[in-house]
Amino acid sequence: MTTPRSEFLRVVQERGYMHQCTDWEALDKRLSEGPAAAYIGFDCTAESLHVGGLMQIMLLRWWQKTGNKPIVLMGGGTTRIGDPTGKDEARKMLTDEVIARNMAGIKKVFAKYLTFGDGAGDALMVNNADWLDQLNYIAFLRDYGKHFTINRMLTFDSVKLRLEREQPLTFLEFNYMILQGYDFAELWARHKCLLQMGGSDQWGNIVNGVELGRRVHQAELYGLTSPLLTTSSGVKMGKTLGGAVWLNADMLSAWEFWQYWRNTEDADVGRFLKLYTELPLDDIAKLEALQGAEINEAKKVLANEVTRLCHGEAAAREAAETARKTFEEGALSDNLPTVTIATAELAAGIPAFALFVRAGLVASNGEARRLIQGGGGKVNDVAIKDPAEMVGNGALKDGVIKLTAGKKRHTLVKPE
RNA sequence: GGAGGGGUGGCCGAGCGGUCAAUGGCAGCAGACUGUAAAUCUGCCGGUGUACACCUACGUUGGUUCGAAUCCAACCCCCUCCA
Repeated sequence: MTTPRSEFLRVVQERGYMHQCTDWEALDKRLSEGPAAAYIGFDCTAESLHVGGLMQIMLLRWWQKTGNKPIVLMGGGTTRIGDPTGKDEARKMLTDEVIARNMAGIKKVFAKYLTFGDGAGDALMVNNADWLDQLNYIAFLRDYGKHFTINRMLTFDSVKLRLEREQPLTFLEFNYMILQGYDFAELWARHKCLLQMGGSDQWGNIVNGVELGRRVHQAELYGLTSPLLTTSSGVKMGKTLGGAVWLNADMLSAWEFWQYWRNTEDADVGRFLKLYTELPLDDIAKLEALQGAEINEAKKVLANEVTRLCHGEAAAREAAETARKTFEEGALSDNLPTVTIATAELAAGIPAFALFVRAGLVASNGEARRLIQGGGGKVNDVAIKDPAEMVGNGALKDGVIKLTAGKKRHTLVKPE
């Protein structure tokens, strides 16, 4: 792989976004000749995307930054089918209402990363339900179905895996890749979109689209996939204490989001800086080279930058400041997650374990008891011994009670 | 359609009449050590009440039994071989 001439592919190569490409040389040649349109599809399976999809968003952002037109494809139609890729069994069918709600949630995040509009380089958002929902079955089979051989479809990993494991693959799911291929061809026809990007698991689906475009429209289309990201410990990215690391603020606060990145393993810092921030590579190299505890500075930069992109400058600064106060000064910060308790109730006193449950730091009374008995529960930074210890107004300091579970999870309790 | 094997806690995977809330591993949580890292060591790891208890749980529904994840029957689903 030689150094690309096009700016976009240079970024892709240098920053580690590249896993596979259908024709790297040809794509480079094409991109160096002028702007183009590319798309990435997002199925509407949850109310928000999580960090697993962040790399794709960054790809679109770079694509736009390097002078090209990004297209965000919402899978309003394909979500009704369900992508069988990488799954052992069919996913539950989502109702149209759920899909619509999910789409509304997912849409929000893109405005933060892309500039939408009607201009040449402006991002465009489309929904494949617009063309999939009214497909005529017979006409579709005749026009497009004839280009897919079962023989070939059986060779794709997503299908092969199911067959080898002898897990059922329904005809419904089997059609997913055809429809995704059709999406690509359709986006070429509508918007001269010549590149589809996606995670490495999408390779088969993407290749289908490339071939379909060539057969139906004699178009030269390209596919490019990004690596599946795991942490250095081999864990798939995107899990945090509470669950997935969502991108939408109403599902995961900016503070928790910032914390997620701040807690990156040493070995991942450089890689993540390249993938999830836009810092110049020279700067990243310097940060990456920090040794020992120094590398914490790099983690802060990482958390600041990623949070700034996703939640905005103010939220990032606030999270950083909250962290500084909380962890470096050991002081109280107003911006920690907060729950309120009725004044009268607090005055009467609440058992410590119950308070931890109320604060959302643990899921059950039993868990709270175990946490406290294990020495992991603190009230105002002092470990408590007895789960049943009453906490009341006497614990108020500056009008709040600070609860801590373990070393990193803090919540403030305020009377109201 | 016939013969056989199997469905166990988030996952993998033991258990095959009581001592089973169910061995073990992974994941997770906490403590120690640190740097809000990794590795390591230790504890915890269904719920409610914190002894004892009770509830919920081993595909579903019934049955046998003082007592079942364990035995029986029917049903559902998966797998293997034969047709």
